[in-house]
Amino acid sequence: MEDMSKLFSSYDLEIEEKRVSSIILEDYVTKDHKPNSTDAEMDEVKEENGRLKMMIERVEENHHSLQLQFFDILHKEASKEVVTDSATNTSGDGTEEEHELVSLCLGRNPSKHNKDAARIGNNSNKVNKENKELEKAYLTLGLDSKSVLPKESAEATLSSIRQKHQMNVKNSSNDETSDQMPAKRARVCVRARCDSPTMNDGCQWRKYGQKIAKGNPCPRAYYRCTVAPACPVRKQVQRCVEDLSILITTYEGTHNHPLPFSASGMASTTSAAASMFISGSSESCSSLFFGNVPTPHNGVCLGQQFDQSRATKNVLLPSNKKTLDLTASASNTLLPSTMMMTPSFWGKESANLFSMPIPMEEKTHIIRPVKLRNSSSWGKNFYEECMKNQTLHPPKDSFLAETITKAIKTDPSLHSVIAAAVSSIVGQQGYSSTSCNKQEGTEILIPSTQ
DNA sequence: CGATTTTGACCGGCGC
DNA sequence: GCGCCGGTCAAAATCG
Repeated sequence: MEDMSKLFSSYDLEIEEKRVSSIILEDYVTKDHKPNSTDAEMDEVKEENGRLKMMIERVEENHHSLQLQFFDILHKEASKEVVTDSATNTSGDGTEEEHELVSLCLGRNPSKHNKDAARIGNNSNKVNKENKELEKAYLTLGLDSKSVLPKESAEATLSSIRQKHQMNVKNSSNDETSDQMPAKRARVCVRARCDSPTMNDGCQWRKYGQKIAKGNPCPRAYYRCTVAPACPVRKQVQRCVEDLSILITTYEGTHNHPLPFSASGMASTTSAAASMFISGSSESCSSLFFGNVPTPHNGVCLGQQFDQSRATKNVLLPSNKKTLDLTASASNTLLPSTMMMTPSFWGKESANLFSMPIPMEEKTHIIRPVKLRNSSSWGKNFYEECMKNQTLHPPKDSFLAETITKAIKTDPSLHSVIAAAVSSIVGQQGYSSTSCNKQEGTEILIPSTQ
């Protein structure tokens, strides 16, 4: 964890250095420092500037990816503690937990193999250890991380673990074919208000069928991912019968290729949401909701209205299908879902900020940002509300709060992550809305380092 | 002309 | 076994 923090810090520095040199170059070119000699020199400088910009973009992408993974690790560690706690509390009856072990990875190389292997070799410590190794490696190298971590050693480790794991899986009776059974494949359902026929999630899709399903006059469209020729990921798109402005998109399967940057955020969010649904027990389930907050669950609400019946309905689904509800009230929501449809939104750290489980009591506390037109206040109030909620309502599972707070306190680089996350929402570039103005320099209060 | 969409046919799972 | 239903296939149509 400390290594990750150092890595973040170094990336921060790297980004800042590159940004500064780019700005200097830009300044040099655009202002009165025009070279006296030839236009060729000018072109050269411009070219160099372009290269630097690309480099910055790449580094920022890498940084973003690392942050995603860092939060993922944070969450996984927290989840592990939940499992341990419940295991000790329920005298080791792990049947329910096992039932919840559904791979819902979307957009990352999944840990589905190790989850399945965990079932197969439930009693084998060796297999479990390897699964953990594999999971760790996936976390390290997931998403677009091929470009993220140019660490040959990590890749070598990953490939060796994969080889070991594949041997184990081959030797077991449940081989990969069982993974691909459509009935067992995990699904993530995303509800969002959207005018267009399909949600722009950053991926490339090809329609291969359309059906009118029973109970809904709106046709259901079937798409498959065409980013890679053999990508198994499919999605179904259907309008909600109750509200035709709501688009229900169901994702199924795991991409077998690196995702475009614009798609990784969405994929990561659905994945994070899914894993949160999985990790939460029936009493306490951390949820990710943009608009509707289910009462019996913990969650962060960024919208203003709460349709309990629908929200509850969405959450209490069979374990292999999880719903992420992005439908906020259209009139006075902070984050119009049209904004969420933009790849740039999903590409930001916001997804992970809000997928961080906020520990709370039985009741869900709706963290409602105030002074929407003032992003500074928004950021401040958002954090203050978080802290106030924790103070007023001491969380049962305070380990999550502790984990997150500790991480924030001990790792200054996380400050910029959170700042970026909030500013990505409040000060979204190119985002035009009546309720949100583009702002620069969002202010967030972060606990001072010890 | 290649890529994508449309649409009817087909297939397999599931309940009766 | 039969029928229903969801999901997929593939040929034809359409689009850029």
